[in-house]
Amino acid sequence: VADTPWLSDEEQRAWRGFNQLARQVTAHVTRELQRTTGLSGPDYEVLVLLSEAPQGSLRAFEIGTAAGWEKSRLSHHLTRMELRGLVRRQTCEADPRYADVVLTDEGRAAIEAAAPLHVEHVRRFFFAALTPEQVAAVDGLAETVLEHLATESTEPPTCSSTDCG
Amino acid sequence: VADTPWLSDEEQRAWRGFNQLARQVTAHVTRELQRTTGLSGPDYEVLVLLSEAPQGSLRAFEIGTAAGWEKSRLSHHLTRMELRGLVRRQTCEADPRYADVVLTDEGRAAIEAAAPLHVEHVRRFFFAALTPEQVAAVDGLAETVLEHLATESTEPPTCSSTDCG
DNA sequence: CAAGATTGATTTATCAATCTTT
DNA sequence: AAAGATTGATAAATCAATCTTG
Repeated sequence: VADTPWLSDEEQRAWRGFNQLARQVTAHVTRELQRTTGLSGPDYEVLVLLSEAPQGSLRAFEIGTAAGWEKSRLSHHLTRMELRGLVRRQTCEADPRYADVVLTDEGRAAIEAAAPLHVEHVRRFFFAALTPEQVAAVDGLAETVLEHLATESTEPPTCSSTDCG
Repeated sequence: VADTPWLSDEEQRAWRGFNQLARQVTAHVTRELQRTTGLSGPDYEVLVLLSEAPQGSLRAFEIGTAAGWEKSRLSHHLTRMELRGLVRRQTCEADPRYADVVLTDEGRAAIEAAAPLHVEHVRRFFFAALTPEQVAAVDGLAETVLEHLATESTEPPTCSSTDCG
Protein backbone atom coordinates (compact mmCIF):
# COMPACT_ATOMS: atom_id res chain seq x y z
CA VAL A 1 0.00 0.00 0.00
CA ALA A 2 2.72 2.32 1.16
CA ASP A 3 3.80 4.05 -2.00
CA THR A 4 0.66 3.77 -4.10
CA PRO A 5 0.16 7.17 -5.62
CA TRP A 6 -3.23 8.77 -5.81
CA LEU A 7 -5.09 8.80 -9.11
CA SER A 8 -4.37 11.68 -11.44
CA ASP A 9 -7.23 13.95 -12.41
CA GLU A 10 -7.60 12.22 -15.72
CA GLU A 11 -7.51 8.78 -14.15
CA GLN A 12 -10.09 9.88 -11.63
CA ARG A 13 -12.35 11.10 -14.43
CA ALA A 14 -11.74 7.97 -16.46
CA TRP A 15 -12.51 5.66 -13.55
CA ARG A 16 -15.68 7.41 -12.52
CA GLY A 17 -16.74 7.75 -16.13
CA PHE A 18 -16.13 4.09 -16.75
CA ASN A 19 -18.32 3.15 -13.82
CA GLN A 20 -21.11 5.51 -14.76
CA LEU A 21 -20.88 4.31 -18.32
CA ALA A 22 -21.10 0.66 -17.42
CA ARG A 23 -23.90 1.18 -14.98
CA GLN A 24 -26.05 3.45 -17.06
CA VAL A 25 -25.77 1.61 -20.32
CA THR A 26 -26.56 -1.65 -18.56
CA ALA A 27 -29.45 -0.07 -16.71
CA HIS A 28 -31.01 1.38 -19.85
CA VAL A 29 -30.61 -1.79 -21.87
CA THR A 30 -31.89 -4.17 -19.22
CA ARG A 31 -34.79 -1.93 -18.33
CA GLU A 32 -35.93 -1.91 -21.94
CA LEU A 33 -35.33 -5.63 -22.24
CA GLN A 34 -37.46 -6.26 -19.20
CA ARG A 35 -40.18 -3.90 -20.37
CA THR A 36 -40.45 -5.18 -23.93
CA THR A 37 -39.84 -8.90 -23.44
CA GLY A 38 -40.35 -9.75 -19.78
CA LEU A 39 -36.84 -11.18 -19.61
CA SER A 40 -34.25 -10.02 -17.09
CA GLY A 41 -30.60 -9.55 -18.00
CA PRO A 42 -29.60 -12.86 -16.40
CA ASP A 43 -32.49 -14.64 -18.13
CA TYR A 44 -31.36 -13.30 -21.46
CA GLU A 45 -27.77 -14.26 -20.89
CA VAL A 46 -28.63 -17.87 -20.14
CA LEU A 47 -30.92 -18.09 -23.13
CA VAL A 48 -28.30 -16.67 -25.49
CA LEU A 49 -25.70 -19.16 -24.31
CA LEU A 50 -28.08 -22.06 -24.78
CA SER A 51 -29.36 -20.88 -28.15
CA GLU A 52 -25.81 -20.74 -29.46
CA ALA A 53 -24.88 -24.14 -28.11
CA PRO A 54 -24.85 -27.19 -30.45
CA GLN A 55 -28.04 -28.89 -29.30
CA GLY A 56 -29.50 -25.98 -27.40
CA SER A 57 -27.95 -27.65 -24.41
CA LEU A 58 -25.05 -27.04 -22.03
CA ARG A 59 -23.78 -28.44 -18.77
CA ALA A 60 -24.85 -26.22 -15.91
CA PHE A 61 -21.33 -25.33 -14.87
CA GLU A 62 -20.53 -24.19 -18.40
CA ILE A 63 -23.23 -21.58 -18.09
CA GLY A 64 -21.90 -20.60 -14.71
CA THR A 65 -18.38 -20.20 -16.03
CA ALA A 66 -19.44 -18.20 -19.08
CA ALA A 67 -21.67 -15.91 -17.07
CA GLY A 68 -19.25 -15.65 -14.16
CA TRP A 69 -21.76 -16.82 -11.56
CA GLU A 70 -21.10 -18.92 -8.54
CA LYS A 71 -22.80 -22.25 -8.54
CA SER A 72 -25.52 -21.54 -6.01
CA ARG A 73 -26.69 -18.48 -7.86
CA LEU A 74 -26.73 -20.50 -11.03
CA SER A 75 -28.74 -23.28 -9.48
CA HIS A 76 -31.32 -20.92 -8.01
CA HIS A 77 -31.66 -19.04 -11.25
CA LEU A 78 -32.08 -22.19 -13.30
CA THR A 79 -34.77 -23.33 -10.91
CA ARG A 80 -36.71 -20.14 -11.50
CA MET A 81 -36.27 -20.37 -15.26
CA GLU A 82 -37.32 -23.98 -15.21
CA LEU A 83 -40.49 -23.08 -13.32
CA ARG A 84 -41.26 -20.58 -16.06
CA GLY A 85 -40.74 -23.25 -18.70
CA LEU A 86 -37.76 -21.59 -20.39
CA VAL A 87 -35.28 -24.37 -19.75
CA ARG A 88 -35.33 -27.95 -18.62
CA ARG A 89 -32.79 -29.81 -16.51
CA GLN A 90 -31.85 -33.41 -17.05
CA THR A 91 -29.16 -35.48 -15.45
CA CYS A 92 -26.52 -36.58 -17.88
CA GLU A 93 -26.90 -40.36 -18.07
CA ALA A 94 -23.30 -40.88 -19.09
CA ASP A 95 -21.99 -38.88 -16.17
CA PRO A 96 -24.60 -38.35 -13.49
CA ARG A 97 -22.64 -35.68 -11.68
CA TYR A 98 -23.29 -33.23 -14.48
CA ALA A 99 -26.62 -31.50 -15.03
CA ASP A 100 -27.57 -30.81 -18.61
CA VAL A 101 -29.58 -27.67 -19.17
CA VAL A 102 -31.75 -27.76 -22.26
CA LEU A 103 -33.53 -24.94 -24.04
CA THR A 104 -37.25 -25.70 -24.30
CA ASP A 105 -39.37 -24.75 -27.32
CA GLU A 106 -40.81 -21.99 -25.22
CA GLY A 107 -37.34 -20.84 -24.29
CA ARG A 108 -36.24 -20.78 -27.90
CA ALA A 109 -39.32 -18.83 -28.88
CA ALA A 110 -38.58 -16.33 -26.11
CA ILE A 111 -34.98 -15.72 -27.13
CA GLU A 112 -35.84 -15.48 -30.81
CA ALA A 113 -38.53 -12.93 -30.10
CA ALA A 114 -36.31 -10.97 -27.74
CA ALA A 115 -33.08 -10.86 -29.74
CA PRO A 116 -34.05 -8.27 -32.36
CA LEU A 117 -35.55 -6.02 -29.71
CA HIS A 118 -32.43 -6.32 -27.63
CA VAL A 119 -30.25 -5.45 -30.61
CA GLU A 120 -32.34 -2.37 -31.15
CA HIS A 121 -31.85 -1.30 -27.54
CA VAL A 122 -28.13 -1.87 -27.69
CA ARG A 123 -27.94 0.24 -30.83
CA ARG A 124 -30.05 2.96 -29.36
CA PHE A 125 -28.28 3.26 -26.03
CA PHE A 126 -24.73 2.40 -27.00
CA PHE A 127 -23.69 2.20 -30.63
CA ALA A 128 -25.75 5.16 -31.75
CA ALA A 129 -23.33 7.35 -29.80
CA LEU A 130 -20.13 5.83 -31.16
CA THR A 131 -18.00 6.35 -34.22
CA PRO A 132 -16.46 3.27 -35.85
CA GLU A 133 -13.13 4.25 -34.30
CA GLN A 134 -14.74 4.31 -30.88
CA VAL A 135 -16.27 0.89 -31.43
CA ALA A 136 -12.81 -0.39 -32.25
CA ALA A 137 -11.51 1.33 -29.12
CA VAL A 138 -14.07 -0.47 -26.96
CA ASP A 139 -13.10 -3.75 -28.48
CA GLY A 140 -9.41 -3.06 -27.87
CA LEU A 141 -9.95 -1.93 -24.30
CA ALA A 142 -11.93 -5.00 -23.44
CA GLU A 143 -9.34 -7.29 -24.92
CA THR A 144 -6.49 -5.54 -23.15
CA VAL A 145 -8.04 -5.43 -19.71
CA LEU A 146 -9.57 -8.89 -19.78
CA GLU A 147 -6.26 -10.34 -20.86
CA HIS A 148 -4.63 -8.48 -18.01
CA LEU A 149 -7.14 -9.76 -15.46
CA ALA A 150 -6.66 -13.31 -16.65
CA THR A 151 -2.92 -13.19 -16.02
CA GLU A 152 -3.14 -10.94 -12.96
CA SER A 153 -4.95 -13.60 -10.95
CA THR A 154 -2.39 -16.27 -11.69
CA GLU A 155 0.68 -14.28 -10.81
CA PRO A 156 3.25 -14.45 -8.02
CA PRO A 157 2.28 -13.50 -4.44
CA THR A 158 1.89 -9.92 -5.61
CA CYS A 159 4.37 -7.19 -5.16
CA SER A 160 1.93 -5.34 -7.36
CA SER A 161 2.24 -1.63 -7.76
CA THR A 162 5.13 -1.36 -5.37
CA ASP A 163 8.65 -1.28 -6.58
CA CYS A 164 10.34 -4.49 -5.66
CA GLY A 165 13.91 -3.37 -6.04
CA VAL B 1 -38.13 -2.80 -34.93
CA ALA B 2 -38.68 -3.73 -38.50
CA ASP B 3 -35.51 -2.64 -40.20
CA THR B 4 -33.04 -2.84 -37.34
CA PRO B 5 -30.00 -4.59 -38.75
CA TRP B 6 -28.15 -7.21 -36.79
CA LEU B 7 -24.88 -6.31 -35.11
CA SER B 8 -21.75 -6.64 -37.19
CA ASP B 9 -19.06 -9.03 -36.02
CA GLU B 10 -17.02 -6.21 -34.61
CA GLU B 11 -20.02 -4.68 -32.85
CA GLN B 12 -20.88 -8.05 -31.43
CA ARG B 13 -17.35 -8.45 -30.10
CA ALA B 14 -17.33 -4.90 -28.79
CA TRP B 15 -20.65 -5.30 -27.00
CA ARG B 16 -19.79 -8.59 -25.38
CA GLY B 17 -16.34 -7.34 -24.52
CA PHE B 18 -17.75 -4.22 -22.98
CA ASN B 19 -20.04 -6.24 -20.76
CA GLN B 20 -17.37 -8.66 -19.70
CA LEU B 21 -15.04 -5.78 -19.05
CA ALA B 22 -17.48 -3.89 -16.89
CA ARG B 23 -18.50 -6.94 -14.97
CA GLN B 24 -15.09 -8.37 -14.33
CA VAL B 25 -13.35 -5.19 -13.39
CA THR B 26 -16.16 -4.32 -11.02
CA ALA B 27 -16.15 -7.81 -9.57
CA HIS B 28 -12.42 -7.81 -8.92
CA VAL B 29 -12.37 -4.35 -7.41
CA THR B 30 -15.38 -4.81 -5.15
CA ARG B 31 -14.25 -8.23 -4.03
CA GLU B 32 -10.93 -6.80 -2.92
CA LEU B 33 -12.61 -3.81 -1.35
CA GLN B 34 -14.87 -6.08 0.66
CA ARG B 35 -12.02 -8.34 1.66
CA THR B 36 -9.59 -5.63 2.74
CA THR B 37 -11.96 -3.09 4.26
CA GLY B 38 -15.28 -4.77 5.00
CA LEU B 39 -17.07 -2.20 2.87
CA SER B 40 -19.33 -3.15 -0.03
CA GLY B 41 -19.36 -1.22 -3.29
CA PRO B 42 -22.56 0.63 -2.38
CA ASP B 43 -21.16 1.41 1.10
CA TYR B 44 -18.05 2.88 -0.44
CA GLU B 45 -19.98 4.94 -2.92
CA VAL B 46 -22.11 6.58 -0.25
CA LEU B 47 -19.08 7.28 1.92
CA VAL B 48 -17.16 8.87 -0.96
CA LEU B 49 -20.05 11.17 -1.80
CA LEU B 50 -20.39 12.27 1.81
CA SER B 51 -16.67 12.69 2.37
CA GLU B 52 -16.48 15.02 -0.63
CA ALA B 53 -19.50 17.06 0.42
CA PRO B 54 -19.01 20.43 2.17
CA GLN B 55 -19.91 19.44 5.72
CA GLY B 56 -19.69 15.71 5.25
CA SER B 57 -23.42 15.93 4.75
CA LEU B 58 -25.91 15.61 1.91
CA ARG B 59 -29.64 15.38 1.45
CA ALA B 60 -30.65 11.78 1.01
CA PHE B 61 -32.07 12.27 -2.47
CA GLU B 62 -28.78 13.83 -3.62
CA ILE B 63 -27.06 10.57 -2.80
CA GLY B 64 -29.78 8.68 -4.60
CA THR B 65 -29.44 10.83 -7.69
CA ALA B 66 -25.66 10.63 -7.77
CA ALA B 67 -25.61 6.90 -7.27
CA GLY B 68 -28.57 6.26 -9.55
CA TRP B 69 -30.63 4.44 -6.94
CA GLU B 70 -34.33 4.53 -6.45
CA LYS B 71 -35.47 6.01 -3.20
CA SER B 72 -36.48 2.82 -1.43
CA ARG B 73 -33.15 1.18 -2.07
CA LEU B 74 -31.46 4.28 -0.78
CA SER B 75 -33.54 4.37 2.36
CA HIS B 76 -32.92 0.72 3.16
CA HIS B 77 -29.23 1.04 2.54
CA LEU B 78 -28.91 4.13 4.71
CA THR B 79 -30.72 2.30 7.48
CA ARG B 80 -28.17 -0.48 7.37
CA MET B 81 -25.26 1.94 7.28
CA GLU B 82 -26.75 3.88 10.15
CA LEU B 83 -27.02 0.72 12.21
CA ARG B 84 -23.33 0.13 11.60
CA GLY B 85 -22.54 3.65 12.74
CA LEU B 86 -21.16 4.88 9.41
CA VAL B 87 -23.71 7.62 8.85
CA ARG B 88 -26.36 9.42 10.83
CA ARG B 89 -29.70 10.75 9.65
CA GLN B 90 -31.23 13.96 10.88
CA THR B 91 -34.28 15.78 9.70
CA CYS B 92 -33.50 19.14 8.22
CA GLU B 93 -35.05 21.64 10.61
CA ALA B 94 -35.41 24.31 7.95
CA ASP B 95 -37.24 21.96 5.62
CA PRO B 96 -38.53 18.88 7.40
CA ARG B 97 -39.33 17.00 4.22
CA TYR B 98 -35.64 16.52 3.53
CA ALA B 99 -33.44 14.05 5.38
CA ASP B 100 -29.86 15.09 5.93
CA VAL B 101 -27.34 12.29 5.90
CA VAL B 102 -24.21 13.00 7.88
CA LEU B 103 -20.90 11.20 7.89
CA THR B 104 -20.02 10.09 11.41
CA ASP B 105 -16.47 10.08 12.79
CA GLU B 106 -16.50 6.35 12.36
CA GLY B 107 -17.68 6.71 8.80
CA ARG B 108 -14.95 9.19 8.01
CA ALA B 109 -12.34 6.92 9.55
CA ALA B 110 -13.66 4.05 7.44
CA ILE B 111 -13.50 5.93 4.15
CA GLU B 112 -10.09 7.38 4.89
CA ALA B 113 -8.71 3.96 5.69
CA ALA B 114 -10.35 2.39 2.66
CA ALA B 115 -9.51 4.97 0.00
CA PRO B 116 -5.82 4.18 -0.49
CA LEU B 117 -6.53 0.47 -0.62
CA HIS B 118 -9.26 1.03 -3.14
CA VAL B 119 -6.95 3.13 -5.30
CA GLU B 120 -4.46 0.33 -5.24
CA HIS B 121 -7.09 -2.16 -6.39
CA VAL B 122 -8.25 0.11 -9.18
CA ARG B 123 -4.67 0.49 -10.35
CA ARG B 124 -4.01 -3.19 -10.17
CA PHE B 125 -7.13 -4.38 -11.97
CA PHE B 126 -7.68 -1.55 -14.40
CA PHE B 127 -5.05 1.09 -14.99
CA ALA B 128 -2.13 -1.30 -14.86
CA ALA B 129 -3.37 -2.70 -18.18
CA LEU B 130 -3.84 0.63 -19.94
CA THR B 131 -1.62 3.00 -21.85
CA PRO B 132 -2.16 6.74 -21.36
CA GLU B 133 -3.89 6.81 -24.74
CA GLN B 134 -6.27 4.11 -23.59
CA VAL B 135 -7.04 6.01 -20.41
CA ALA B 136 -7.92 8.98 -22.55
CA ALA B 137 -10.06 6.72 -24.72
CA VAL B 138 -12.02 5.51 -21.69
CA ASP B 139 -12.60 9.06 -20.62
CA GLY B 140 -13.77 10.03 -24.10
CA LEU B 141 -16.06 7.03 -24.45
CA ALA B 142 -17.71 7.70 -21.14
CA GLU B 143 -18.28 11.32 -21.96
CA THR B 144 -19.70 10.52 -25.40
CA VAL B 145 -22.09 7.80 -24.32
CA LEU B 146 -23.27 9.47 -21.13
CA GLU B 147 -23.98 12.65 -23.03
CA HIS B 148 -25.90 10.59 -25.55
CA LEU B 149 -27.96 8.86 -22.87
CA ALA B 150 -28.81 12.16 -21.26
CA THR B 151 -30.30 13.52 -24.47
CA GLU B 152 -31.69 10.19 -25.67
CA SER B 153 -34.17 10.03 -22.80
CA THR B 154 -35.52 13.50 -23.44
CA GLU B 155 -36.11 13.14 -27.13
CA PRO B 156 -39.22 13.02 -29.31
CA PRO B 157 -41.53 9.99 -29.24
CA THR B 158 -38.70 7.97 -30.76
CA CYS B 159 -38.36 7.10 -34.35
CA SER B 160 -34.99 5.92 -33.18
CA SER B 161 -32.93 3.70 -35.41
CA THR B 162 -35.50 3.66 -38.18
CA ASP B 163 -35.30 6.03 -41.07
CA CYS B 164 -38.00 8.62 -40.76
CA GLY B 165 -37.99 10.00 -44.21
C1' DC C 1 -10.76 -35.54 -1.28
C1' DA C 2 -12.17 -32.54 -5.38
C1' DA C 3 -15.70 -31.03 -8.51
C1' DG C 4 -20.51 -30.48 -9.77
C1' DA C 5 -24.77 -29.57 -7.95
C1' DT C 6 -28.48 -28.57 -4.69
C1' DT C 7 -30.65 -26.69 -0.53
C1' DG C 8 -31.79 -23.44 3.24
C1' DA C 9 -30.72 -19.21 5.61
C1' DT C 10 -29.24 -14.57 5.37
C1' DT C 11 -28.51 -10.26 3.10
C1' DT C 12 -29.72 -6.95 -0.69
C1' DA C 13 -32.51 -5.13 -4.20
C1' DT C 14 -36.95 -4.25 -6.17
C1' DC C 15 -41.88 -3.38 -6.03
C1' DA C 16 -46.04 -1.36 -4.20
C1' DA C 17 -48.17 1.24 -0.87
C1' DT C 18 -48.19 4.85 2.57
C1' DC C 19 -47.12 9.19 4.99
C1' DT C 20 -45.76 14.12 5.22
C1' DT C 21 -44.91 18.63 3.65
C1' DT C 22 -45.32 22.10 0.20
C1' DA D 1 -51.19 16.81 -6.57
C1' DA D 2 -46.01 16.41 -6.51
C1' DA D 3 -41.62 15.40 -4.27
C1' DG D 4 -38.99 13.43 -0.50
C1' DA D 5 -38.90 9.76 2.47
C1' DT D 6 -40.18 5.49 4.85
C1' DT D 7 -42.13 0.88 5.39
C1' DG D 8 -43.35 -3.99 4.50
C1' DA D 9 -43.65 -7.67 1.20
C1' DT D 10 -41.59 -10.05 -2.61
C1' DA D 11 -37.70 -11.40 -5.54
C1' DA D 12 -33.04 -12.12 -6.27
C1' DA D 13 -28.05 -12.68 -4.90
C1' DT D 14 -24.78 -14.29 -1.54
C1' DC D 15 -23.15 -17.35 2.05
C1' DA D 16 -22.58 -21.70 4.38
C1' DA D 17 -23.53 -26.41 4.57
C1' DT D 18 -24.64 -30.71 2.49
C1' DC D 19 -24.91 -34.46 -0.86
C1' DT D 20 -23.11 -37.31 -4.66
C1' DT D 21 -19.94 -39.14 -7.85
C1' DG D 22 -15.47 -40.16 -9.65
